[in-house]
Amino acid sequence: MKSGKISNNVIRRLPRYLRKLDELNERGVTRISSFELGQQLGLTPSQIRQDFSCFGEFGQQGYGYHVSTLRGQIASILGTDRGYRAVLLGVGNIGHALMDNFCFSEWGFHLAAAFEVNPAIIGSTISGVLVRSMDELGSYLDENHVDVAVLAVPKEAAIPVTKELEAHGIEAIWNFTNVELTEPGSSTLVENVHFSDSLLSLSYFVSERNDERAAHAARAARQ
Amino acid sequence: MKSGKISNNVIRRLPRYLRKLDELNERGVTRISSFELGQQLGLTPSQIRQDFSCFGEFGQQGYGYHVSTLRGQIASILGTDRGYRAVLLGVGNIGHALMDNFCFSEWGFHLAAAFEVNPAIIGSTISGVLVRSMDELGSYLDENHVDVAVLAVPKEAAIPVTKELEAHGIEAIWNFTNVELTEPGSSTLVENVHFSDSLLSLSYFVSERNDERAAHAARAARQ
DNA sequence: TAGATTGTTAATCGATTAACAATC
DNA sequence: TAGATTGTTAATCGATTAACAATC
Repeated sequence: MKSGKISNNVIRRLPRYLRKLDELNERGVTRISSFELGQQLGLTPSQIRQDFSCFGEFGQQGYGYHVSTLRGQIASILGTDRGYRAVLLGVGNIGHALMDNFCFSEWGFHLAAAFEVNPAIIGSTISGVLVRSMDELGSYLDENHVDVAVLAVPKEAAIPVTKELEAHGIEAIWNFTNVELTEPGSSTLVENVHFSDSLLSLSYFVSERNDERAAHAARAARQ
Repeated sequence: MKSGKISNNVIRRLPRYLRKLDELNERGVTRISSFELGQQLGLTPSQIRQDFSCFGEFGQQGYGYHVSTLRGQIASILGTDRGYRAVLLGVGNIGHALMDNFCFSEWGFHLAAAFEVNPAIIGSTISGVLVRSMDELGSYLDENHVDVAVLAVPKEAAIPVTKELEAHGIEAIWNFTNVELTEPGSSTLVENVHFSDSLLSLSYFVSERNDERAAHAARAARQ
């Protein structure tokens, strides 16, 4: 295993590997080569072997990789066996949807509490998680260890809530607001889920394809 | 302007530029240099100028870039002025949250219809959009031009619904299911919003930081 | 005009791909 | 054993950064 800084590109591919390996496991596939895995993921076998070799030697010459073993190793690299504790801020539509649908425990996370300002929701339990008043946030964080804050509050509240979180020692934020939280000075880890960025990328690719077709049609018409 | 294929990295940065320019506009900033923009986005001025130069000459020597003009140009490159039409599949938690909260029109999209299997929801109107029966999907697509399908159905339905969409001419899918839709053969454009990939990346960075701290503490204790 | 900042060409850096000896 | 496939080193390719002439 080469140690040293792992590149961002490699890290971003790890969850995809994990997903694919889960799928292979479900399909009852026990063994896979970098060649076959590459085929299924649209990557070169070289890249896959390079990626894995950043973390250790998980394969076996002449055989390939044992699916469930490799699955476990990648899951462990990603930290899914560390029992991280999360809290959710803002039980609006998206927050509620996450509580109902997103299986935190599947990825090794424990969602310990949610916080809301709306009194109609405070005190209720959603998917087994108690919704507390946002006023309790500070004292809760002082009394309980929390690794990650899931930020799903309205745009306007994003910055003040982030400040509150940081003031009480939160160092990682999973950000669902469309607000850029990362300040040059801050050491807080922020992972953004910007829906609009994603849709706009797709919009670009659709436009590119449309333009190519229009250009092609124009060429054809000219002849 | 250099024409030719634009790299993926550049395309993924465009929505971030757009977001930042919107923010600058709101703050009343009318002019910005690549240096200042780089500071605010954590990019080098060189990279910003290189990125823009893929599409044209948007700045002015000695002055920089006019914020709202540049904003408009990037928005146009991304296709937000093309009036793309979208339909949403699956009005569960996430689908509902998108309809309620995600402002399609802000990004130039028109959400024309939604489709559901649950009879309790069919026929209702959410944020001005009629929820139709999934049975009508095929005929709707045959009769109406749709550019993008927003896939928010349960895991099990992802593949069959995708097949139905493709059979009726849909060529772009904004995918909120955690299912890998992209088949090697297919020419359908798929943009994935994999929540778990995002959380797992964050989980990795948190773990990396924890490990570094533990190593540091161990070194300190030894001395 | 002088200063500032662009657009672009050249240099550097890093990531991907290819090749191959090691070995199961 | 022979064939297959790994882990890793070397070669290639592409993306980022630096430099600078052009010019507002």
